[in-house]
Amino acid sequence: MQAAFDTSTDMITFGPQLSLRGVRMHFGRNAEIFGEGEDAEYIYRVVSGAVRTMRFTADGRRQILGFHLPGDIFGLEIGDAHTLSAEAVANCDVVMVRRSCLDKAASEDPAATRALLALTSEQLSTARAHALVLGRKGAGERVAAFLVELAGRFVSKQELDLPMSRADIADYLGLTIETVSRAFSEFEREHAIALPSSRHVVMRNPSALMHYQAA
Amino acid sequence: MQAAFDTSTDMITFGPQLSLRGVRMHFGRNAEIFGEGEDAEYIYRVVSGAVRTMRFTADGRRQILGFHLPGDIFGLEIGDAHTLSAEAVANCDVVMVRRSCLDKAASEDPAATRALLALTSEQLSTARAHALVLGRKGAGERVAAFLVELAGRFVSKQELDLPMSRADIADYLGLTIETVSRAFSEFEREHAIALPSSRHVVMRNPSALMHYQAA
DNA sequence: CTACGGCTACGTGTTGTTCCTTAAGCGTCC
DNA sequence: GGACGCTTAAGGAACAACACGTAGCCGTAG
Repeated sequence: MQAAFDTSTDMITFGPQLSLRGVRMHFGRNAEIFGEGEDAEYIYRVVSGAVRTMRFTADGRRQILGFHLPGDIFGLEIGDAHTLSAEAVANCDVVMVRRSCLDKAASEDPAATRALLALTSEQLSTARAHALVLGRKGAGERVAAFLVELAGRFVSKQELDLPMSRADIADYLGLTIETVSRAFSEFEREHAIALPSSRHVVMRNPSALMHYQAA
Repeated sequence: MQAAFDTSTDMITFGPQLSLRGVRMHFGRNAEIFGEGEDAEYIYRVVSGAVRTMRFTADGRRQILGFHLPGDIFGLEIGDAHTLSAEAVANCDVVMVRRSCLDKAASEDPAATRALLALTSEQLSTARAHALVLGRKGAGERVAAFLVELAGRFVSKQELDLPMSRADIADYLGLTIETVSRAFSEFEREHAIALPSSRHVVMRNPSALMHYQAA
């Protein structure tokens, strides 16, 4: 989902034919950007930092549905209300464009609607891949899949600076912090990765990770 | 996703403004309708019976992503290739419409593209709800959620005739057949459901199930 | 500036529970 | 009358829960 955007302009580019100017805003670590059920007044693009989108069970358990890195669009809804919540994982800058703006553009330009369709379709494919991980993979495989996926989205695919905590990773993968931590330790023991610090991952043997994830 | 279609005509209705005539076809139990990676030449609507869509891990583990009942549309892709596989759960009739037909209609009528967007968006929401179940719910909660979900899609919400096997349910919920079977037995013991036969479920105490699923 | 306490995040050992594995038996439908 | 689908039971493995120790980060006090 990351793309070759010029992150210095306050625009959201939906496709080759549609760019809309928005407002830039800053959110501090763990700040709520929008909540499930709220009016979906804006759509968002990450400029810097990282964002998590999530849903909750009635008794408060959290499932993180995705992490959004610079260039990624999130908060796109077709209905009136947000169907999930979004928070800043780390301090981040975000561009916001009014839904009314986007709806207007889409009603005037069929290509714009097609771009939205492509975007939604891509998110659907991502969600389905995630379901396979959650439903049919063991703990180690999930963490390996997470690292491989994230490495593919970062600029440098050799070293990752994780913006999110172990708790975030656990809630993304349907595990506990302890299990995630143990998986990291085991990958380090087997020289698949190095961990100079807990948030800094060096991909030492990516093919071993690829093999471990058993996709 | 089930709707008030007239299932006697060989049409797929995408929205208030778009209906396309297709070809009706029959698939026997467990027959493949399309496979992941194949050319997405058609889109499909269930007329009778039931269909499962799924993905596989490299070593053959299966994750069922959704069950499709009469009226439901499946196999809709934006790219060229199918990103998942589809099989008949039971003997079923399906209407197939050529992608080229749909693409032509969508390029002529912006409302058609909007209908496709709404459809894709709804599937995305369903997939995300499923991720919450897979990531953050225990075995009993998953089975309860499955029954509640399915009951909401059937015509009669009091009695369900399950078209799918315990193995299908297990692969949908990320469990084993034995665990699914035990959950059914426990719900019966607690008088939440009755099981006159293994595929016939009578909702005896729906609110108990609703409570058990802890959504 | 250093020292100290409080806070948060992370790692790891131990125990506990859930669910999977394996196996057997039973009913039902081709 | 097999083959298949479903249920049940016993044992084991994987992961969660709990507990504790440590490191880094702040603000404040000495």
